[in-house]
Amino acid sequence: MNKPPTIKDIARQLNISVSTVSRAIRNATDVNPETKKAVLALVEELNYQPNQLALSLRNKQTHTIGVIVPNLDYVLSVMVRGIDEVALEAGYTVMICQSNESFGREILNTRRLLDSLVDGFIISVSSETKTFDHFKKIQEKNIPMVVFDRVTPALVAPSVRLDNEMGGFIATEHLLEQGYKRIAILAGPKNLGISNSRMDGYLSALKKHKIKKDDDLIVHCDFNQDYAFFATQELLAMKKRPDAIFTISDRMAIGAMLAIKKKGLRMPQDIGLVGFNNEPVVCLVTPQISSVDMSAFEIGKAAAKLFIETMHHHEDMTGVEQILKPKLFIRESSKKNLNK
Amino acid sequence: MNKPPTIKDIARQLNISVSTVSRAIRNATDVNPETKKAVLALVEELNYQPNQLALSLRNKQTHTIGVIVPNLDYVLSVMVRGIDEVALEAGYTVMICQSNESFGREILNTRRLLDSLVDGFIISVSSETKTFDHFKKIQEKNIPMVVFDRVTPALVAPSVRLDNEMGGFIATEHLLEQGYKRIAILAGPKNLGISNSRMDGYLSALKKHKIKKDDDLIVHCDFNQDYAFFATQELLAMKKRPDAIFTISDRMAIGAMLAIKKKGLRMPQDIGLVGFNNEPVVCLVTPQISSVDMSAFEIGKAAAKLFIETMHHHEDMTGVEQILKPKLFIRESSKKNLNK
DNA sequence: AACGGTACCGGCAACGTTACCGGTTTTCCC
DNA sequence: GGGAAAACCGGTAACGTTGCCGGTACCGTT
Repeated sequence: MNKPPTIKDIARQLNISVSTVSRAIRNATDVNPETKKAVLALVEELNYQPNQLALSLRNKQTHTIGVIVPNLDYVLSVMVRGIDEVALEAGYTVMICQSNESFGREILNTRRLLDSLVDGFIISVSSETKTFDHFKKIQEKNIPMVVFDRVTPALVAPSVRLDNEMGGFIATEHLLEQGYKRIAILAGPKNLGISNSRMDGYLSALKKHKIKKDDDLIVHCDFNQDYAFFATQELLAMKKRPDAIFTISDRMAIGAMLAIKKKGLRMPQDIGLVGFNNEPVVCLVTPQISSVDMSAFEIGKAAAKLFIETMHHHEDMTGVEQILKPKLFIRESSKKNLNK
Repeated sequence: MNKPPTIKDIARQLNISVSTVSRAIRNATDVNPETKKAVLALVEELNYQPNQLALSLRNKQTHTIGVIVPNLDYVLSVMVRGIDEVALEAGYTVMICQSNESFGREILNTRRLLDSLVDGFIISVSSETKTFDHFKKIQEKNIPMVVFDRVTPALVAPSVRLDNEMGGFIATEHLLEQGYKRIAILAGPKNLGISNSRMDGYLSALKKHKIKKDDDLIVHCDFNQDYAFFATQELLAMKKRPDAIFTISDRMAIGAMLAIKKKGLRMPQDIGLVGFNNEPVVCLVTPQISSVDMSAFEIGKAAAKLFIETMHHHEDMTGVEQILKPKLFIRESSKKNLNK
């Protein structure tokens, strides 16, 4: 019930002015060492904590970063931990909001965080999002903003992401090198940038190896296990079924794996499978699934670092984009020649 | 660069006082309908947004809840989504901080959130935490606080949690009913409340079925897969090895499963296995692992609801504790008699 | 004509903090 | 010993908002 002490209280008790107290606590210049000692002693005694709200109001910064993510699945939660790590270090507190892949929710979150007067945003956009006015509003107000992971050309901002195209490329090329000929891809929603990039990588690997693209082997489905399961069933029911599948997420790879197993096909002999993200779960299933690894933690850290730079150097960082390289982890689901 | 508009700007443009503008925007009483219309029109035009910082400073509330969790693994991230859901609905924004199971980090997070002047806390304590002064400080300041999931008697506060004892009990009793005789338990760190409760359940199930507790079958190990793997290896190397294992988390169950498989034992024939949390991954491994389900989403929602109640009714809610009931999902790893 | 009531509005203070300016005292130097 | 600089301190305004109080103008009633 007793209110927290303010510099006013300290000033009153010491019979000095609030200005002096303020200086004593902060600056050290223009204040008698004696006085300063007395103030600090009282600060200790009363357990005085500066009121951040008042400070924020005055200084117009809250030392808070708004983070908006579509969800908190494995990859994103690791990224968020990376962000957290760096932000905490730099003296920022992080407000994490989940949009639940919902456009409306994303707008609401943005508004709320804007209301809370965060110093800036670190954003990964929802898969449902097709227009970006709510984010552009942030930029119009000259509030720093960094996007990560789910990056889109439609939203011009400093960004950190994986080289998704390369990810798609190395996964596909690996399958080709293993001797697979008809490689299908399970992609995500059509407007999802990471999905399209990974598919571009897939396509250019095919091209490099002079394989004609077959539209029947390109399947778009929702970013989850069940849809991937059904989509795979359809793929396997084709007259000329694919002999390998590349999925743009591990969750989808799991779905595909289940469908493949249900059909009685063996991996890697009858069909090859490569996922994306390298989540721990891919090592737990049978067969273990090859997967493209993005170092999620590093991406998160890089995003936060880039954000902090953007805050400090006030120049325009709009064009900056950091692109991290993926790495393929080859496992049972696609390693045909064990002696290779 | 252009600063956001304030009521002062509106007042100036309309040649009225800020008080009137304030009233026009808010209260509607004591203000000419004409004036009000003009004000609201200008509000629209300038896209005026009240400065929450100033409001918070005045009203001494921020409409922000600080959430501290030890990590963002599957279960907790689902709980957090539950909290988020309810909080958003009620007009609160959530600040999520991860302690990373670190005591020091937890203290730092608490201080940061306290500095940010959150309206209250929803907390799940870190496994490393043995003293609770940092949380008691919150209570001393009369700031509402609800604990969830990782609850401890050492910290008296309104709480929401699973009936962990019942969870341990039903898991163990199930194994007994399947005919297993020597049931080991892989528990977590000794100071972790949820671990101890689940173990209590385990013990009372043994007792009910008149089975002597065997200290060799009670293993404490760190809350993760690798430790569980090694601990299980040791268990299996015993002269009289257990014929079933109950682990207090699925992550540990996975570790145990790997050790069991490596040893060449079959589940459920040679050895039974039951985990806890019912994470999706238990259905993906072979064999599928039986697990005790807590409805994590519901726990999160309940925690947020309880928090909001605590905020509103200012009476003392210290004693309140909500306990949700677990449910066992029986799968291949422990279902000996398939026809049962 | 005097009074009371209502509708409407503006000024002041306050929330907790700091930047800035101006003032007084002390110290130092030639 | 006179002047200047340094050391120290307090007052004021401001950040954006609202609660409270007081004031004016107008209306209707007796």
